[in-house]
Amino acid sequence: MEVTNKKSLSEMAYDKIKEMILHLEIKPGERIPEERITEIVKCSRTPVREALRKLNEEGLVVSYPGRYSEVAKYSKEDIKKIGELRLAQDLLACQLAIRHGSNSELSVLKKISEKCRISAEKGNIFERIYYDSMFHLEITKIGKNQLLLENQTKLYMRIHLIQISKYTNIEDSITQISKHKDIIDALYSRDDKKARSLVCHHLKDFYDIDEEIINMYLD
Amino acid sequence: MEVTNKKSLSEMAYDKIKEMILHLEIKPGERIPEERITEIVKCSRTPVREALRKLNEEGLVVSYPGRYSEVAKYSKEDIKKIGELRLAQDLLACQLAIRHGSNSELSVLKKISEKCRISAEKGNIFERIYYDSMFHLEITKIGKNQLLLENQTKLYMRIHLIQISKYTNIEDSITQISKHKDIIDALYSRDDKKARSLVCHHLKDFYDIDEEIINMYLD
DNA sequence: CTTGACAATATTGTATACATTTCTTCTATA
DNA sequence: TATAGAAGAAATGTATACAATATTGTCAAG
Repeated sequence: MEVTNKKSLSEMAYDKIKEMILHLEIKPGERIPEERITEIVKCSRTPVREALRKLNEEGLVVSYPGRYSEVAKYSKEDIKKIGELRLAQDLLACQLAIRHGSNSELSVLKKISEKCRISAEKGNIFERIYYDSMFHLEITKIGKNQLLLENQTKLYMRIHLIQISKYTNIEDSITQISKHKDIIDALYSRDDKKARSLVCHHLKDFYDIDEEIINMYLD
Repeated sequence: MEVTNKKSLSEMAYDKIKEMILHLEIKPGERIPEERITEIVKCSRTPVREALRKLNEEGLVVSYPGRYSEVAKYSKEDIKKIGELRLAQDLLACQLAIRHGSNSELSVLKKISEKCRISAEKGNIFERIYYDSMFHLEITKIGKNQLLLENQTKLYMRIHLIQISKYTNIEDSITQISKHKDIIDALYSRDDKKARSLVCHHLKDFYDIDEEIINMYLD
């Protein structure tokens, strides 16, 4: 089977808007008139509309039908709820990776984690967030549940937006990333309880997840 | 704030296609040419395309860009993976409902469960599946995590399609539904371990979920 | 200074036309 | 009979026009 590289204008518009949002070139709360994108991508409104609808489904854009679309802006409450979902999905991903992942598949995680660390040290915040998402999504990929991967991909788009909107200093970044290594070790040794515990504590504080929710996965 | 009832043609096309799929008027694997829907909804292709893209995002339709769209058709493997995700999300939903739901909110579950039972006894399979989804989605609603509710709503669209595609006899239906009552009791008594155990066993067989995944939530 | 009404402007929703690509059918050839 | 290829039909991707709706700006009245 051949894979065609040719992208439709819809896809190009989608990629461009997504990139602009994730690089804060359009800020949360800012409106996105269709016309504005047609000027950038140099296409008509039809593909732009399609792209905006997709980004709306994925949660990066909020559309008010017949009125306007704007970049999503998450409240503290929203972030907590995203965290609850992320925790549930990340834990399932770990369990599946332990069950279905070979050591050679797991070894990819080391490389991604290393890239993440280097980006953090360089102070490149966008790159660091990008590789951090990639790290977690790779775990999901190894678990081989395509639907979970799709959900995680969408969820991590929101997480990306949250992370670039929050100020994070380099020390915190590096502390966080150092935990990646522990997770990798737990996966290699197929220690699911350890992996779960690590993931729970990795997320608990950032998302302010309730103790009771955490306990649900640890008892 | 006023709520406008006026639906756009896109929404009407979306509703119609969704209804047709969930009532097996278009069968899994069957192609959906845009033209066909324009004749039914009596609108141009523009709103129909929008509706199809949305259904594609939600998993009821599979689109091959530049080629065609068809009704999704799930393999045994797909169903297992849907089950894994459903379990994770249903369990989170229960935990949140226990934590954030009042008794009066929980009482709604009884009414829905009763409607579900009546539909099953009448032998109305579409109605039974509809109320069964509604029952589980109501638990999520009570948990008050809007993002989880959106994800669950989409997931239950797939589940609806799976359930109507599988033959289910009335006895099995009624046995399944009788378990709703136990779940309601566990939620009322705020017994999260009990609720989790019930949900796990409610889903395990239907989706053929691995023992290890189940144990992850029960230990 | 604030408020409300109205005009002007901007933006979205939808229909339609057409180019491009894919799918189907039919025929010529081996 | 099987197969490759071409012609025709069908379906999608995109641009554009216009109607309907929402937003913004202006100005007079309180």
